[in-house]
Amino acid sequence: MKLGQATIKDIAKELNVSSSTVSRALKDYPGISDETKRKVKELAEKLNYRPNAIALSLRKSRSYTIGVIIPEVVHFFFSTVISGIEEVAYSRGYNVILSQTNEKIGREKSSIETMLSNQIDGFMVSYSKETENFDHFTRLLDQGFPIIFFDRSTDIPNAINIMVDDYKGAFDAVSHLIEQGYQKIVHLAGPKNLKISKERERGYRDALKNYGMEIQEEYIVECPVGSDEESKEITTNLLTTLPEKPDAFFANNDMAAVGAMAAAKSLGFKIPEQIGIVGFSNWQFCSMVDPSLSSVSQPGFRMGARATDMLLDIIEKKLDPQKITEPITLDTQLLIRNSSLRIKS
Amino acid sequence: MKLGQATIKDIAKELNVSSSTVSRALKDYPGISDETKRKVKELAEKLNYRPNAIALSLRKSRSYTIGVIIPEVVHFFFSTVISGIEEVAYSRGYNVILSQTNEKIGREKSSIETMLSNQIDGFMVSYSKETENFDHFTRLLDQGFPIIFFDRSTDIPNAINIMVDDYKGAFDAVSHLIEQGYQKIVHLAGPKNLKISKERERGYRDALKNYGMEIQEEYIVECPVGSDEESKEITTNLLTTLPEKPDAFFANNDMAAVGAMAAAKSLGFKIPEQIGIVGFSNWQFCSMVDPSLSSVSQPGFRMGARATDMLLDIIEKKLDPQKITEPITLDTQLLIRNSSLRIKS
DNA sequence: AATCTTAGTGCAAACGTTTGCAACATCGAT
DNA sequence: ATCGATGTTGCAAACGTTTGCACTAAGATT
Repeated sequence: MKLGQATIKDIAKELNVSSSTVSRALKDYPGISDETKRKVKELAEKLNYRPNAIALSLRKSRSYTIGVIIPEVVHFFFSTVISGIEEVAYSRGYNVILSQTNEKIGREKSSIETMLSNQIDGFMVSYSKETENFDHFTRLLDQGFPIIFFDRSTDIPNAINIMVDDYKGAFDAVSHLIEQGYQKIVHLAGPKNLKISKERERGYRDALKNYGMEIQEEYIVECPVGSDEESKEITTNLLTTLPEKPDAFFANNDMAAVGAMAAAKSLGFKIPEQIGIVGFSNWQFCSMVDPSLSSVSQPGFRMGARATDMLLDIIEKKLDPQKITEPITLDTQLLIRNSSLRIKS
Repeated sequence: MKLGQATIKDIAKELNVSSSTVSRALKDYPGISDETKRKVKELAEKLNYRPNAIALSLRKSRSYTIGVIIPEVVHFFFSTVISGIEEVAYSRGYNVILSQTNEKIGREKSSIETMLSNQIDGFMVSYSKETENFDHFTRLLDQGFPIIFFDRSTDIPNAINIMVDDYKGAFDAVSHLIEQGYQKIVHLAGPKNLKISKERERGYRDALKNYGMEIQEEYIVECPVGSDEESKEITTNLLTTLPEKPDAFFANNDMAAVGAMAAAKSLGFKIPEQIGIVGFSNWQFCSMVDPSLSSVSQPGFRMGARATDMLLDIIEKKLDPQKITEPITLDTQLLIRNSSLRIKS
């Protein structure tokens, strides 16, 4: 006995019928006698028959697999997105093949190539920080290949983007800080070439404007890496050198927020009394740090699930991608914790 | 023009040669004239030919894809393992298909089924907490199907296990606590059916023994869920009701450690002066909490990379699985931070 | 008795590749 | 001339399915 799985042919031979009959019997096609169906199914069960998805893919030119391209799995947000994708894909009978780019465009391109070789039915993409030219995507889109961009959206015409409402999340966060009486709010911004960073900065600016406050450009500081060390250094610097000391930080991400928190604490500032802090993404550790960190939570799971549902609808022609002209935005939620709550109501 | 990719047949037709010739030309088989090779390659380039991996899989009964089964992506440790897996698989020309069980055995079994349908070449498995019967694995192993168990190891004979040295990690952690002068060390243990939990507990016990300390069974408390809330509740309880109050906690995982930290802090204990805490896994947040959390770091990336290398070696027959009789253990590293360091040297 | 339905089944092609074998032409050596 | 060797190519089968079409045998209808 070799390792090989039982095939339709094996069943056919054993039962002295043709492969076609077996195939049809297994699928309950009309026009096969109940007797035959019974025998086929029994034997299939007995031989532990398992359809060969590869053969099926070849025949149907469909692989029932979607490709997911993300920067890094270790980012909490992306791992929640993956869960959402997985969940929906799985329940609708699709497989997920995964590739991380590690923020490298080379990896992005070659992953796309291998996935295409594998006759993937569609893509879910969050492109790398290095990606500035989108030809490798537009080529595919022009052929009508299903792609959905999530979190990091593009300006490609006809592309479907799904993202969280970064603008509103930032707007809410900063408004909250203002309402808590903070006056000199620094924005620890993200890499400028990502749309999400720009949107968050826009939310910051508009919130200030909305409250009639002046925007000071030196209060907007880019943290390209986004690590806590980087931010700790930057904020320490700000807190010791700026003539008008900031009294709050709105960070583009939670790591940066934690860095700011560490800096403020080690300089002897009280949080939230003297300095308020709000982060972005609501990583797990937000509730674990001391004081607990207020943050804007992004619905990663929902985003993954929603995007996958759309992608599969497009793949299965239940949805015409042309119909989707607006980017889809999901609501964020500001979670107020102790790092920014100095007015106890 | 339809969406379809160019195939070997297309090239063959255009050049008036046979598919065989094209196939061989593309692969630089000997016995094809340089002239033909040139023409074929040129046209392939021009048509943007991309081999159909599905057809190849069918032909070769090999999919160049490995299946990864893990409990949850959102666990930091697992996400680092995935990175390791991905890295190696990618560089050796394999795809990774991923499935999370969410700790459910049903999902585990059905994921395995679909992956097998997809003619996966091998499995990397970290089984679910619910898994107590391993028949669905032994069946495959008996057929000679390549499987490697990582992190959560099994007792299945002939199975290949790769894990971190949980015993030593725990031993080191507890020894460190003792050396710091802590006397009444509680172990917040993990689910009893996981070998990793047992090993960590064993390390705890042996460290105490090694220092001639008595083991008190009421100091070993199971935290089945492993969340910070659960542990906070449990430790609060311990700290308020036990006749002899514990002065240190060695937790089976970092979340539980953070829960203990929160409990101790809110009861007014000073860390590390009055209470010492050490966690396990070295999640990102360890350095971010206050005081920073000592923890045993597990080499997730290395584990993923190493395991994948072995799996692919087995798949490619470069390695005989029979030869591997001992489980492979990777060294852990105790990272001492402020939560357990009260003797400044 | 001749024709028409109908139920049940099988044939063969197709999906895109690879590969053992055979076929052919050309050329040099006998 | 004949034989072998050599270089180049094509044929056809195979991997496991699905599916349009054709076929058979039986029963129903005239």
